[in-house]
Amino acid sequence: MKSSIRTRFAPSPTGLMHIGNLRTALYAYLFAKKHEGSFILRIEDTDQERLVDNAVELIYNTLQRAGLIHDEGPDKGGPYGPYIQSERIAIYREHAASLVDKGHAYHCFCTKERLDSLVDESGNRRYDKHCLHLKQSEINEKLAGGLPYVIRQNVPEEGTTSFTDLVFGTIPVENKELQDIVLLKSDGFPTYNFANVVDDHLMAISHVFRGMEYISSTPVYNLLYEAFGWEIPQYVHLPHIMRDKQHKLSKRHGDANFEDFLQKGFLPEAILNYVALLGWNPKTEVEKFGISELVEAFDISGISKSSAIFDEVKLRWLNSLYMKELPAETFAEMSAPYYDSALTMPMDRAMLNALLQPRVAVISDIPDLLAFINHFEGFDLDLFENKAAKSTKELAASLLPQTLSCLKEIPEWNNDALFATFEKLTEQAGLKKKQALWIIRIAVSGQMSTPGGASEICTLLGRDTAVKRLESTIRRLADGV
RNA sequence: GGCUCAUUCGUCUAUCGGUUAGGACGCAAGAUUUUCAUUCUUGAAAGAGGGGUUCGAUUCCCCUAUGGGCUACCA
Repeated sequence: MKSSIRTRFAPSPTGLMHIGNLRTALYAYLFAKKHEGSFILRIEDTDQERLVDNAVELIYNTLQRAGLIHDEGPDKGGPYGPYIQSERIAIYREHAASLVDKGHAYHCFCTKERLDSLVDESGNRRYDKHCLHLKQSEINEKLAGGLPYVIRQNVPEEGTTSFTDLVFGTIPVENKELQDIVLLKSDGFPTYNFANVVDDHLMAISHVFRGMEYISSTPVYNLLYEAFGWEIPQYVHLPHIMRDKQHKLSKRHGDANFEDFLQKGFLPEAILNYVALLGWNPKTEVEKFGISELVEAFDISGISKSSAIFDEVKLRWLNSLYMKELPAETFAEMSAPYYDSALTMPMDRAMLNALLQPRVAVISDIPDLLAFINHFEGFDLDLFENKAAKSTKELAASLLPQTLSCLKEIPEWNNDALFATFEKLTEQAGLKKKQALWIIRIAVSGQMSTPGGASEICTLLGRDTAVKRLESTIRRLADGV
């Protein structure tokens, strides 16, 4: 049995899913599910100029990908449809008309020019209620003459309106700061504000989750609800997600959309998990939450009021946790395309997968981790100088020739055999394992850090390549270049 | 400019008047390890500034500063 808790995600179909919107949707979803309520998808396509092809399909796909499954929506139907605002135009008109009848709204015929003449010295424009004072006969005349008009809300000029938000508390606003906003545009479409109020009420939405950029328009919402005589829903305004202290995430930087991160190779579960924690704290020290655990843990009281900066480094860490848990087959499927383009020589992919899965934070790290395969010539010989491993170039110069002959003679080319050989070699040379293996690994990989130790790297490269690389390194060490 | 919201380590955050201001990511050092990595331990790192209120303020109030948002027939 569903509870009366109903939340909604109401995107306008203008493109990809912004991370901020994703989080808004997530919280709305979590809250609804936590209280056994319904999560509704409504498409807000009232701006005919900003429509983007396929954007609605994109929204379906993205929600699917994110695992935020809606209970009602354009594609699923439901008792409160239609769920696309452009199909509800008649409803908005009726409601606007009823507001006009009650004196809470009025026709406005002002031209853009007149409106522009209303700007004050600080660049602000405040409508002067000019058309509110039109006589009914004048209105009828203009209407009959086919003059374009909008319908404006008639907000009181005195007193204060306050609203209560579950995150920010109660905020009172002077009515004189408010304005007679447009409800119905001259193209007959409702404005966002109006359609929102009408739909949220008609769709029985109990909790309105939205970004805090709407906080300053909330008082007029309440005035609208009162004008209709409707019950005001609970508001949950969410702080913004920022790129840095003064900028929101933006499209220009390719860091704004959910899809951007999927493309970079992040797992949707990890993104959801990370985004949930940006601006909400679960009141435990746990940081890794699957979607059902989020539902369980979610509570509005944990939402913070200040904006949060998106930290991709921490996302990487969370992602690495999820990577490690992936079934081996899944990892193999994900890694295959990267191998196809990064591998220039045949290599044991099963071994690669075993080595890479625990070392990869994001699947797209693979090319970097495998860079030693393509880039070897001319690596920096100072890599042999390592304090922690206690290795030096001189040590390398003396150890590597012996290593080379061992590699040439080793009967079986596999990790165990190689490792045993290296151990023996280390002993004979009177070195520590760490010293010798550091040297050998650098000598064949030319890379400070590799996805495996000396024996694994040699195994992967194969005898021919390993021998060739060793010879080259020995030569360079002798020549000092 | 007006209105409005916010402000704890670099970042995400805990603290609901009394704490050595806690955790996580990242960073540094050390230890373990079949070599890289992992893991483990330790460390550096914070209450924007100024006034109040109070026996006592990061916590409550005011001012200032800084940052965000709104100020559209966009959402």
